[in-house]
Amino acid sequence: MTGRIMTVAASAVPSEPRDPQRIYSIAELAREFAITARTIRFYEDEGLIKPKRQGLTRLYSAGDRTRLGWILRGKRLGFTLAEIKELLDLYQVDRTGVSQLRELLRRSRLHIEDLEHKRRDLDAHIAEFRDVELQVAAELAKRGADTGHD
Amino acid sequence: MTGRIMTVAASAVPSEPRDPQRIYSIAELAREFAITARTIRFYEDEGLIKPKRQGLTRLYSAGDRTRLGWILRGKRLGFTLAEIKELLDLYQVDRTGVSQLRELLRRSRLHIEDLEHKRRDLDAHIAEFRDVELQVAAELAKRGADTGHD
DNA sequence: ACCCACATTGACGTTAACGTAAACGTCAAC
DNA sequence: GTTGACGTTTACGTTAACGTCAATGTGGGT
Repeated sequence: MTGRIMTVAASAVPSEPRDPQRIYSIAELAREFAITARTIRFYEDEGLIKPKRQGLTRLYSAGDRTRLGWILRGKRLGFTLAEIKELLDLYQVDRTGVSQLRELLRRSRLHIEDLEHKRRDLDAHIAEFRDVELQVAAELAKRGADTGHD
Repeated sequence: MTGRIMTVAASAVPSEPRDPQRIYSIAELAREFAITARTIRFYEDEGLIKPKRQGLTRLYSAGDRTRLGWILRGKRLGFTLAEIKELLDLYQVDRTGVSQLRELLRRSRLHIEDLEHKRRDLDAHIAEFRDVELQVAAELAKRGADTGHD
């Protein structure tokens, strides 16, 4: 077999129960990630997750849960669901051919560039607000008021 | 007068002409930032920018241009226009009272926390994709194909 | 047997962030 | 004097990402 390359997977916000066998109900995941069941079903309609079914009821695996966390992280970073789907799909396609690997590499690099642009934006934003914080704190100190820090 | 605290201002993407006296037409700014005039007018309707007028025609100052760049950067980071407006307004309110300064400080800190959360998300995202890039590049190299780098 | 919490599938409603088209004014160029 | 590039307002259309019912099923207590 050709060496498996890995699948995109990382830590979501709530990642305590490291049991890969566990299954989750939709309400459970909704609570955990502070979203509604409607949202989760919507993501499924959009093809972002495909839980198993027992009859009609959806059963979510640990992998599904991880995927969901990944999706939400993408959202926090300002990506649309369509973009997130593209990225998720990207790593599920056929990796056997060299041309496909090349394409995957190309798109990864493009995406990394995008992410690094975002990071520059973010760093600039943070720097500005840190500056504001300093100035305001200094002004408050000068006026003899305390700044909320000890 | 009470020491001016500064106003939020930073570099947008296109920031070559450092002439603070220049004025810009709406089409000019639209081209420069790669958005439509409709978008700029929409931002005005939403109270995000308030250009001067000569009759009906809008005239944008260097400050307006900077503001616009700031708005777009906020958008790239995934903030809604409502959030961006809040942040912009934040720095235009009355800074004379101690209680207002305290409030400003509090909200700055909250926002910084949010931004730092975003940064952690972003770093995790970047790390993952870098990892993917490495793996795929390695696999390609193993197969004797070149990776697009020299 | 009945209730309740949880699940399901439609289907229509809503909000944000613009797009798009209509109808019009203005000024310089040909 | 009309064409064309720019500007304007008003207003309806659109897409994404869900919210909010309604109608129904299902398994577990009491």
